[in-house]
Amino acid sequence: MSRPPPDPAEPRVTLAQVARAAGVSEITASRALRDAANVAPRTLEQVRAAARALDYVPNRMAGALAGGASRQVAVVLPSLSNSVFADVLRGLETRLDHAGHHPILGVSNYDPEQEERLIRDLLSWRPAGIVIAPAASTEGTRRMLAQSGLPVVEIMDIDPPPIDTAVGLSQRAAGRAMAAHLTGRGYRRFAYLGHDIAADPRALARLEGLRAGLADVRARFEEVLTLPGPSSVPLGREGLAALLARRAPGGLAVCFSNDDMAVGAMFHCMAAGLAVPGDVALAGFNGLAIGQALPQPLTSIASMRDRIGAVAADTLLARLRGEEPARSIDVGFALIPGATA
Amino acid sequence: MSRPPPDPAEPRVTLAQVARAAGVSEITASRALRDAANVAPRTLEQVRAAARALDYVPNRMAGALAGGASRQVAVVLPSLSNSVFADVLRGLETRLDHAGHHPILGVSNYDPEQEERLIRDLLSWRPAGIVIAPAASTEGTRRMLAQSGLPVVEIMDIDPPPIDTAVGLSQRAAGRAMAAHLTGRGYRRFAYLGHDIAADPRALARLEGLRAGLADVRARFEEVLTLPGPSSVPLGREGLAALLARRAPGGLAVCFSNDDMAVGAMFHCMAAGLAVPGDVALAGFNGLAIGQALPQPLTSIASMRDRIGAVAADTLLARLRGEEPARSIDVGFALIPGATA
DNA sequence: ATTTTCATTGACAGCGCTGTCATCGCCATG
DNA sequence: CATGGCGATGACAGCGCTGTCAATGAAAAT
Repeated sequence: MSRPPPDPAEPRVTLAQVARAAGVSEITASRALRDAANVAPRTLEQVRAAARALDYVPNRMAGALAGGASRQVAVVLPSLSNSVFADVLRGLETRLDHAGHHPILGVSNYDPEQEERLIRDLLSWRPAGIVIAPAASTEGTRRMLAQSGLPVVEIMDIDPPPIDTAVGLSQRAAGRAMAAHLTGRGYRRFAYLGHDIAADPRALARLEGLRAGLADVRARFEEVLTLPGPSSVPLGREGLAALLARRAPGGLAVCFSNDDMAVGAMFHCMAAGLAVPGDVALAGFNGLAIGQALPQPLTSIASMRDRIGAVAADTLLARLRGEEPARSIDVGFALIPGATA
Repeated sequence: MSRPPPDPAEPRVTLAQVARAAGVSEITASRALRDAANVAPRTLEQVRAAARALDYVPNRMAGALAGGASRQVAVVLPSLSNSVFADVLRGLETRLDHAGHHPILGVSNYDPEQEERLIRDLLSWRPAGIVIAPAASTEGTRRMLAQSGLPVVEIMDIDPPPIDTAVGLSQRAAGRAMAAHLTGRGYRRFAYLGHDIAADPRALARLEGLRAGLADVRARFEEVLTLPGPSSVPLGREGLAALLARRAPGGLAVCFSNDDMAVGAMFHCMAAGLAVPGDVALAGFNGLAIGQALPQPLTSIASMRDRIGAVAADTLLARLRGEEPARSIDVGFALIPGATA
C-alpha cells in the first residue's frame, strides 16, 4: 500500500508539446482547442487527437494571464449554517458551471472585517466577477468592489442602493407583507424572535418591514428578542421557551427571523402542549421545506433562494458578455399562509 | 443613477508600479510583500507604503504561474441539497481560509460523468490539491486524480481504498452500529427508507452495514424502499406514509438514509396519530440539529461533518507542507440513542 | 493571365510575477 | 590593512498561454 509517488519533477504536458505532436505551431494548437474557428478541419482533428493522446490539461491560469478572461467568479456568503445560502450557492454553481465558470468561495461569518479581507484575497485571483451576499459591509469593502472594475452582483436584498447590480427581493416589503397577513387575520399581540440581528442586515430589514406593517394598524411588538448565534432549530426552541416564561401565550403571534427558528418554536409548543395557532401563532421566513413538511405547514414567506442564485449567475454572465441587464432584479417572494398563524 | 464606468481600459496596478513608487526593483518589492525576510526594514516599510498608497492588489495567477504553488483547492461535492455537505464545506472553507487558501467549488449532483468533467475543469486551474466526496466515480476519474500528482483527499467514507488519502468514518460500521442498537432494544421487524441509493455510495454502504448487523441476529428488512430524488423532509414524510399503507406499524423499526427523511417521517406520525416509538420506531443518520430539536430527539448517528471538513483541510495542508499524514483518518461517529427508537 | 480575396498558419511579444544567480557594500576577523 | 562572510539588492529568464499582425498559398474575380 504505497502512496502514489508525489511526482516531484511532475512534468506536466504543455500546449507546446501538443503542438509538436500534432505538427503545428503553438498558436494553431491553441486555436484548435478553443475556437475551432479559422482552423482547417484536418488540423483540428490532429490537434485534438494529440491532446487526447497526451492527456493534455490546459493551464487556465496561464490562459487568463495571457489575455482571456478568468472564468472564475468570486462568491462571498455570510454563512453556510442553515440551508438558505446553501440553496443560493447551489443555484449559482449550477448556472456558472453550465457556462464553464467556477465559483471561488469565501464565507464571511457576518463579520465585516473578515468580509473585507476575504474580498481582497479573492480579488487577487482576478476573477471575472463577484457575487456577494453582503454582511454589514465596510466602506472599504464598497470602495474596493466599486473600483475593481468587475461586475458585482449583490444578492438577497434589492432595497439598498447597489454598487453595481442587485438580485433578490425586498426584505422590507416581505416584512410588511407578513405583518399585513397577521394583522389581517386578527392578531393584535406580537413578539419577534430572531438570531443576532446586528450582523444580519437583511433580517434587520425584515424586522423593520414588520414594524412598519404593524404600525399601519397601530400595533407594535410587545417584545423583540434576539439571541446570540446563527439561526437554528434549537435556538428557536429555546427562544420561545424563554419568551413564554415572561409572556402569556393567549393570542400572541410570534414572528421569527427564519423558518428554522420557527420550526424549533413549533417543537417547543408540541412538547409543551400549546395549541398552534390557538395559544401561540408562529410565522417564519424563507419557506424552507422543513417548515412546509411539519404536521401543520408553517406560515412563512417563500424566498426562492435557488432562483436568486441562478438569476445572479445569469446576470453576471450577461454582463461578461457585454450586455447591460437591469441594475436591480426583483425575483419576488410569496406569502405562504400555512396553518400556524 | 449611472452604473460605474465599466473601466474599459482598466489599468490595474502592477508590482512594477509599486516597485517604481518605492524606488526599488520589482523583485525586492515582491520579496517585501511576501517573505519580508532578507529585506531591510526601511525598504520593507517603503514598499508597503507604496502598495498601500496605490491600492495594490497582487495578481496571484501570475504568481502561481511564475513559480509558487496555487493556493486554490478544488472541492467537489455531490450535492448541496441538505445540510450535510454544507456543513462539510463550512469546515473546509474555515480551515483553508485560515491558511490563505480558497476553495474552487464543483457540485456533481451524484453524476459520475459530471463529476469527471468537473474534475477535469477544476484541474485546469492548477489547484494545489483536491478534496472530493466522490459520487460513484468512473475509472477515468480515479486515473485522472491519481495522475494529477496533487494531494487528493477523499472525504466521508474511509472504507474504500483511497487514491491518496481518506478522511471520514466507516459508513459500513455506522450502519452496523445502528443495527446493533435496534436489535439490542428488542426490535425484530425492520424496514429501510432511503433516497435514490444507486447514486450515493455512502448511503449504500450504510445500508449494507445495517443488513450485516441485522443478519447477526438473523433478522432482515421486510422492505427496502428507495425513492427518487435527493433526501429531504417531505420525501421522508411521503415515504413513510406510502410504506405504512402496505405494512402494519406494530413494532416496526424504520431506518432512514438521512435524518431529514426521518424527521419527515416523524411529522407523518404526528399527523397520523401514530405513537413513536410505540407504533413505529424511527432511526435516522447524521445527527442533524433538526432531529435533536424534535419534541422527542431522534435516534441517529452523529457524523461530525464540520470536523470532517476541517480535518480534510488540515490533512491537505499538511501534505502541501511536505508532511506525510496517515493515508486514512477516521474521525469516528457516535450513536445518539434519542427517543424515537 | 493577373489581381484580389480569403482561409489558414505562424512569429513575436508580453501578461505579472518569482526562482536563480550575480553583485555590491559593509562589517567582523586575523 | 587585507580577507572572507553575509545581508541586501537587482538582472535575467521564463512560467504557459493568447492577442496582434504578418505571411502564405489557393481560390475567386477581372
